[in-house]
Amino acid sequence: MFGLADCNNFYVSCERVFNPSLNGKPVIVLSNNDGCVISRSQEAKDLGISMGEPLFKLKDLVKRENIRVYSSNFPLYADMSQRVMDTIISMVPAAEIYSIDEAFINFDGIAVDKLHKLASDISQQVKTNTGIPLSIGVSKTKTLAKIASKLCKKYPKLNNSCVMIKQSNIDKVLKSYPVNDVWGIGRQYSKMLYSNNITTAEQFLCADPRWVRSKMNVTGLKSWKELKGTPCFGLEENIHDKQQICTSRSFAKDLFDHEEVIRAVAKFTSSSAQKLRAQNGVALKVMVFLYTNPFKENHERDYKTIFIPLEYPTDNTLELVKIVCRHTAMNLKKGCGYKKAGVVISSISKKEHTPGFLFDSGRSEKGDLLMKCLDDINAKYGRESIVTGTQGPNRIVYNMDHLSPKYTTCWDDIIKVKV
DNA sequence: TCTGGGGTCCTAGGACCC
DNA sequence: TCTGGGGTCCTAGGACCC
Repeated sequence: MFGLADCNNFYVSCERVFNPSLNGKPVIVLSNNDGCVISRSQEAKDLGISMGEPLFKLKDLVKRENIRVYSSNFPLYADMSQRVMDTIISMVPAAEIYSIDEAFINFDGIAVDKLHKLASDISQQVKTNTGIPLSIGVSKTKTLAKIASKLCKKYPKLNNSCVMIKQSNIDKVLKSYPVNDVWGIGRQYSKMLYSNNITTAEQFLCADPRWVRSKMNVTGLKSWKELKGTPCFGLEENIHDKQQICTSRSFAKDLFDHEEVIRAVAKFTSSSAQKLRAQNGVALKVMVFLYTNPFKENHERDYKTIFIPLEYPTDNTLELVKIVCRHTAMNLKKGCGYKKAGVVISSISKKEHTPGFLFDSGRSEKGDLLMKCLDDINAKYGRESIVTGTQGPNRIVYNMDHLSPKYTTCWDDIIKVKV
């Protein structure tokens, strides 16, 4: 038996924990640069605000309805997430942290008649410990558990927990459940299914599995089987290393000064390299992308991805920044104002499994010591206490006009709150 | 004026092996 | 005149997730 624990309107709920005056009011949290809506309170949803909507289109509505607007405060959300997960894990046989606000639960060994009580206890305990409202759905597969958890949000009388095990109940739910809301069925597949007159989960299940396989390959077939009640996805308890590490941002304005773009790319590279070292990895490939603003017409455009193979696997910030910035400089197009850039590190292997480089001559050993020093100093005195010369001392400016304090993680901010 | 960021899995097709 | 068969590995791109 699987459970899915899902925090309700997670980012908004985090803001509300530390600012109870937001309860009952429409609240939204924005993406980087205060661009799009990425979390909405129920009141905001009721006003018709959809996920991903850009803020500038909502300006009038925000004013008229007095919507509370927040920039995303990821240090706060990550810390609250940790607390929620700790509570869940302490109460169940096994759990898989699936995202910042979701965890799958393994309920093996728990009697069916006890499931409802346990699910409801978890939800209440998380609320008590953290202040975050949590929905829990329980069923025979991960896909069905997801559906059960969504029912909690639709029907408040379920009181945040929904056990969906009896086949007659499952059938009843799937009869009217929109196929596009099924986990694993996104926009493209929904479009395809709709054009074949399949709009509900029940109709999807009536389709021939061979047809599903041919149109949606094995992933689609797995969703089909999971809806039938056959588990295809198990619980993944072990957190494994990332296969690729990406750092990217949109800028507050279009950067025509290409020195600034290079500084940003240096920063993204450093940040990716630091994450790489944190998982004891080395990488053999780097990719950089540089985009001009796609929404601006009558402007010189550039939309470039640069693939950079490395000579040998490395985790060294200085080596990576050097080669990445050299390639970036060669590829920037004159007269273009860049709006977004990013760095993706891939072909990652474990450092201890990587053979030495023939022409090394002690270079990497010194480099390793230097990187350890860099990481230690930045851990002790704060991120970016030491940066590469290419990145430079000036911070890149982003729009963050509605940021709440880092209530749980940063002492400076806590002092500010007190003042 | 203003439009997010960070991941995973699967597949077809090309390069390569003996 | 006649030019194999059976594999693996890698990658880009497309789908999906939160």
